[in-house]
Amino acid sequence: MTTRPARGGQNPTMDQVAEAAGVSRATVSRVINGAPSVDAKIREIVQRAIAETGYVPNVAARSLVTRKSNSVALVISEPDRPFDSSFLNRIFTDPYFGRITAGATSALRPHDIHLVIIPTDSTDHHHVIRYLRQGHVDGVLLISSHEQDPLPRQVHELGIPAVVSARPASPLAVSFVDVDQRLGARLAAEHLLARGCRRLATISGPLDMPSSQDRLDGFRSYLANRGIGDVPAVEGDFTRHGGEASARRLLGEHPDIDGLFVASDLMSEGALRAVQDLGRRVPDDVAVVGFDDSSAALDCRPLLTTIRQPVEEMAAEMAEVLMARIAAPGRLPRSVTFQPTLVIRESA
Amino acid sequence: MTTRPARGGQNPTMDQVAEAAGVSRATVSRVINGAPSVDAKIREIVQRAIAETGYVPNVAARSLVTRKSNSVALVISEPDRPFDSSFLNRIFTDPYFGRITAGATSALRPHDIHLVIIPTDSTDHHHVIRYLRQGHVDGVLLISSHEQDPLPRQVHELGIPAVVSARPASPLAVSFVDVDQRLGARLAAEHLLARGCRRLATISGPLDMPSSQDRLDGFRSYLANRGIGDVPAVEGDFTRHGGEASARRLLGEHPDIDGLFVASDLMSEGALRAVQDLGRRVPDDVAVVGFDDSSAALDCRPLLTTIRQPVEEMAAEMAEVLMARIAAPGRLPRSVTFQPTLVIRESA
DNA sequence: TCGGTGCAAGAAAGCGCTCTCAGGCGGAAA
DNA sequence: TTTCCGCCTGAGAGCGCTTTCTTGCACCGA
Repeated sequence: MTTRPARGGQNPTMDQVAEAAGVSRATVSRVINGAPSVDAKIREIVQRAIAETGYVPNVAARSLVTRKSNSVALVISEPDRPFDSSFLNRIFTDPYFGRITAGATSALRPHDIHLVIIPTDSTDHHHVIRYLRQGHVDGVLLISSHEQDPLPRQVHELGIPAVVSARPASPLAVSFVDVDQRLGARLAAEHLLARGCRRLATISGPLDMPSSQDRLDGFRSYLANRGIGDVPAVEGDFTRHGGEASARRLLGEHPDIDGLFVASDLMSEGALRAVQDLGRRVPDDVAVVGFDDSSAALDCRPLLTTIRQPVEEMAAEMAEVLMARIAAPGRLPRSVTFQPTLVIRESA
Repeated sequence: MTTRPARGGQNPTMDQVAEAAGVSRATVSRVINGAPSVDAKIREIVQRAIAETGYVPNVAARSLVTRKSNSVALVISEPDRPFDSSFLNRIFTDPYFGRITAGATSALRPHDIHLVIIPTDSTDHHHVIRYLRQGHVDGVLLISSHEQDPLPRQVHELGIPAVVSARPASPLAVSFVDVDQRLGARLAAEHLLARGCRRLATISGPLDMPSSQDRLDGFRSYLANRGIGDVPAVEGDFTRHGGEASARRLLGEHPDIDGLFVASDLMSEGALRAVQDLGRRVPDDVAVVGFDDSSAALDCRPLLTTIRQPVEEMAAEMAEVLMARIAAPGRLPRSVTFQPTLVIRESA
């Protein structure tokens, strides 16, 4: 293929290709879109003409008639944050969102679909809604983890194909992908128990997230069934710094803790630091189990034992479900739940 | 404004608004685009009709005629990596790229322009070129740091507005934004010298990056002018793990090193770990200065003294320069160089 | 009163593409 | 040879919008 720079920024049109090939515009269109009913000889002539003119379809014209944009939005909704640069920084620096982006990008790539990443807070929803209604994208991957977030419902009412990253707090006929949070918490509890820990505690995620509630609840209720009640918990914020502060507080109030379940790896990194600063050895004095198995788990010392959730695969699955939904909008919503696994390293 | 869900996924068209308002389509268009020559009374009638019908312009139709898409691409070009999921993971998890994304997003937001993030390796350039030629975006922010990367030139030849993240290796009439790398290296050297360090060494970035060469060269030549020659250096890869390995190697070969300049914070984190594992105290036995001042600098223990490059501001500036270029394509290329600063914490 | 002027609104021509529909041509059957 | 059928190609409408050009109208000066 001869790649030739567009002259004057002006790409050739399909008409010019048609003329060069001595056929009609319709035939060129058929060749480009792979219609089977084109004579092989003509097809080749057209393809040569396309190569020679350096023709590239104009996507605006194409989507005007097909009503497809070949891109999807990845909307990251964090309702409570003010929309400032530190908010953006936290979003784009958080390994969790990074893994989601990576997973979605890689799944979308073979479909030749591009991702538009849209972070949003609650003051900003109307922008997002407008963006979606304008037809910029064919569908939405919606990362929304907070209970009160109205965005999933709003997007659903728009009628645009969407897949949400977690089971919606209130029932909604929408596709979602999630991990079995309670099972994850239970795996952590089992492992700590098996190590011989008896004075357990946990640092949860923000409690306005159903996932945080499920992890906390799953942890406590499993232990309760094993006769261990009154498990101390403090609410964290999914940051390193928050994890450090929470661990410090927990150990201050309950100095005899010997096992800690922390609801994210990032928080675990901070917690590990606090525990060791307080003179406890990990895992001998205090065993720590994280959650996520993100790259942060390998940045910890000792290396973090953690509950793996396959975030990339989950995001890829979201993308696939979305693709299916775009292809066949009539179909019933589909939800997929992934199983977490225990990854044993050094911290527990 | 009455926000009303599109019935059946079908948005109202401008014709319907025109009919509802009892005016022509042209007038509706003028109202929407803020043309001054519309009677105030009619303007209001039209606006009411827009609100009542829940009209939202169709972007495909609009860009077909305006030849604007209101989005720009952020192309992250890492030539040597195979395009697999671990590549994507590294890209989207690296705080450097995260900061760039955050900075660009925040600068573009007031312009109502959206970002399409496109990671690419060298096997993939034709995809990117095709994407750009199809008119998906109005311009490109190109993150390309490797000397041999042909993408900047290819994009430039496309004639599409573009801004590159670093001075191109070979002269190219293209706008770019960069930081004064040599000055950064010099600040690090000065600081280490001022602390009393005399046996200095450095972990550089990959040497096929002009920025890495500049940091290395700037470091060495400043020291040479101060009578310190033969400064050992090993080539790193901008990962934590690479930093750890490099530091280990460096201290193995030169056990008397008392000051270390590491070309990124991520590598510094690993280096700090290696240095301390080897039984040296930081900063007393070995002082360490990083580069970036990313969030990783605060994850280090001791907290990392580092050379700050204002990545978010640089990305924002790239976005602004690009906007200006899109608005006035004729203008001469513009390049902006930012000054790095020394941020003193605990490690040096 | 009449012609000229200026301004606001409408008519209509595309933007580049897809896709339906109709037409033409060749081959097979009679 | 004629008729019919089926397959391939071309003509043309139309996607929803912007924008130029034209028209209509009110107002002013002569």
